[in-house]
Amino acid sequence: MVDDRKLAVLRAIVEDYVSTNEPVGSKSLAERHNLGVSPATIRNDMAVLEEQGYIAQPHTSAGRVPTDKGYRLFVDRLSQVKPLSSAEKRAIETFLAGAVDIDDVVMRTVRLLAQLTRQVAVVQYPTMTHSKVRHVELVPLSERRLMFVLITNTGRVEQRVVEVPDGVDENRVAHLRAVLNACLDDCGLAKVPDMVADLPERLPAEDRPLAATILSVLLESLVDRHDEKIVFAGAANLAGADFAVGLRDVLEALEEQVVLMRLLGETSDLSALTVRIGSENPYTGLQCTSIVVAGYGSGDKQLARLGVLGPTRMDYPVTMGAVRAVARYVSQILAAS
Amino acid sequence: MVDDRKLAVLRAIVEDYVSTNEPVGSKSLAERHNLGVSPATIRNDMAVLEEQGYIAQPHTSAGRVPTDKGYRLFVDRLSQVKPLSSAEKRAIETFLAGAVDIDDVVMRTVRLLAQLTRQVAVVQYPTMTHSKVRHVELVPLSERRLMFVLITNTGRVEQRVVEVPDGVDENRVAHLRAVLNACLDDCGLAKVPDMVADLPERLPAEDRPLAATILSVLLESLVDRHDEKIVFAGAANLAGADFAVGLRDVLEALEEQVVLMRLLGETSDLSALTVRIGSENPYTGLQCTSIVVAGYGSGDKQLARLGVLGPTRMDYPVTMGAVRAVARYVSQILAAS
DNA sequence: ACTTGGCACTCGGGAACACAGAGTGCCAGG
DNA sequence: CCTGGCACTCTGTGTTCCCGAGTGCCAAGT
Repeated sequence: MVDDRKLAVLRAIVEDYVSTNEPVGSKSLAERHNLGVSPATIRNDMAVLEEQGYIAQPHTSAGRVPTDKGYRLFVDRLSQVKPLSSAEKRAIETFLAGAVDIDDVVMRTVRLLAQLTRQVAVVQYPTMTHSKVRHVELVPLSERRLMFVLITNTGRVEQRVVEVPDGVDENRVAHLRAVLNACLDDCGLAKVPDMVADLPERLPAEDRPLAATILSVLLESLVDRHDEKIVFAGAANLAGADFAVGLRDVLEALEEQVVLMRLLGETSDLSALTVRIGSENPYTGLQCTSIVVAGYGSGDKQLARLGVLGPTRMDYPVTMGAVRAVARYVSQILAAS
Repeated sequence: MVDDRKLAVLRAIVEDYVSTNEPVGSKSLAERHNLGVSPATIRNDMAVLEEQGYIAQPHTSAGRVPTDKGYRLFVDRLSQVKPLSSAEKRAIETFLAGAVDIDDVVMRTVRLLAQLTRQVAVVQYPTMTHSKVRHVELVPLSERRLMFVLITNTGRVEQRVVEVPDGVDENRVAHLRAVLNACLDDCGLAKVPDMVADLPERLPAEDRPLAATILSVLLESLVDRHDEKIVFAGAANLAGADFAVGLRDVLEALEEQVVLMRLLGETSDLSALTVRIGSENPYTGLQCTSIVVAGYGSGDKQLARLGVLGPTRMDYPVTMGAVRAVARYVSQILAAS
């Protein structure tokens, strides 16, 4: 059914279409790639490929265009990830090395990826689920407020202002701080709820209201946003591609954290590259886009995901190469800190 | 030269053009607004207005369109800021009230403003220049690293990882933390450099290298980004407006922090609304956009700016009303924390 | 002096039309 | 199973034409 030559034809169609953005016909195919056969033969193959659903023609007597299914086959079997040039690698390295904190790492990564691929880059903040508590700090702000700061070993800092009903007593705060740190130091975030469950009971009665208030904020901050934050960059690159319809939808999707979460989240294998093409996409507004996702993180533990979103008609080998490379370098940077 | 009726005509042109997005002719003007004169008279007035440069016609024998100068006159003398409905006010209040920290305030503000105006909202992080140090924390991360955290009274948190050459000694760190806090507590950020200038000299010799390292990071973090951060939201709203040319430019400008800084920054009077229209704009790519900016901040001190960017053809009274209202509510929220 | 109705003029945008070119499907021959 | 040839079918483009909205100007009216 799909012998080698037909696959070669499909590959040629994808490559030509990606680079020219015009439906590709049998004749130009025969010219530009030396497939060793005549246009007529290619036409026959194309008829078969179309029957199988790998390509389609926008209208009768126009060239062929790959379908989502065609791209899928291309990505799965016909292309190999293109490694970056060493110049690009150096650029990545130096650019990421200058980061001063976790925010900066994420910011630099997303910009780098957008610039590298000339598409929209999406980066998820490292999840805190696997992190451990490094330090808890309580800072009095005023009589009735104090700031609660949680620092993790991944360099992430969560802060919250806490309203304290009964006024802040320095000594109690200091004591509670010590207790909290003793209790939580080096404790995995997932275990924090268990660890603090009976904490109020172990305190003198007069400290309990304060402790309860702070703990509720602590717990809330853990569930609230442990890995919800996602940033993107490179929206300008969408304007270049001719998204006749749907550019608005795409931009809306990008600003919707929930959609982005699902987009990055629904990938099974974190260690490999995941590609979701066009209609494979869960979200309606993004059916004319593809997304390439990779997990990143220090060592074996994957912390989060990053990826690139672009038109279905994208250069998959190059994009995949860039995403994979950036994911590796970010992992490296994070492992070092 | 520009008597009352001509101004009325200009106002009518602006209003009609904003709502219909089509060049407006003398006849439809006479119909839709009861100016009490005939189309012919309006034509004469329009000829004068065109001569003065307030309006222009895209081509001969088309209706008139306001020029930047025309919008300017409209904004300065013909329009009054339209207050929000009480429903909208309530919505703002409840939406902003839920913010948990400064990041959240900024995030909510920018989204709110984008949704309210259906345009691109831009919010600058509160500047730290007028803030005071609330607390300095040093947290050992590993043998050779520690995290330096600076908390200000405006609720902002700066964090940095510091590489320590000689290894971290708990006692020294604790001592230095105490010294730093004693020295800097409630100290305006602007004065921090002075305050710490002779600090190493006042320490025992063996503490000096550590102190020097930390101080250099501290100072660097102050100059680096004290009010550089700007976020935006609502890019999708640009897609609706027909930016035939330049949408890419606009998106690029929005992702360029420097451009945004200049855009928000070059306003003299912080207490009032600033409107910059089309070509009054400093940046080339934004010459077909207008921006409405307001300062915000607690009390008399303006902390930073926020605004809305949209096509020159925008509903200025409504937009200005929204920006002013949001600026006030944000100021209120920040003053309360 | 200003306003008004009338009138000729201008141009942009849409409809109708023809045409070239690219691409296809199919068929018969190698 | 490949190939060259051939008739057919489209889309996109360029041309022409015409309608209508809108203008500018002028002469008459208040």
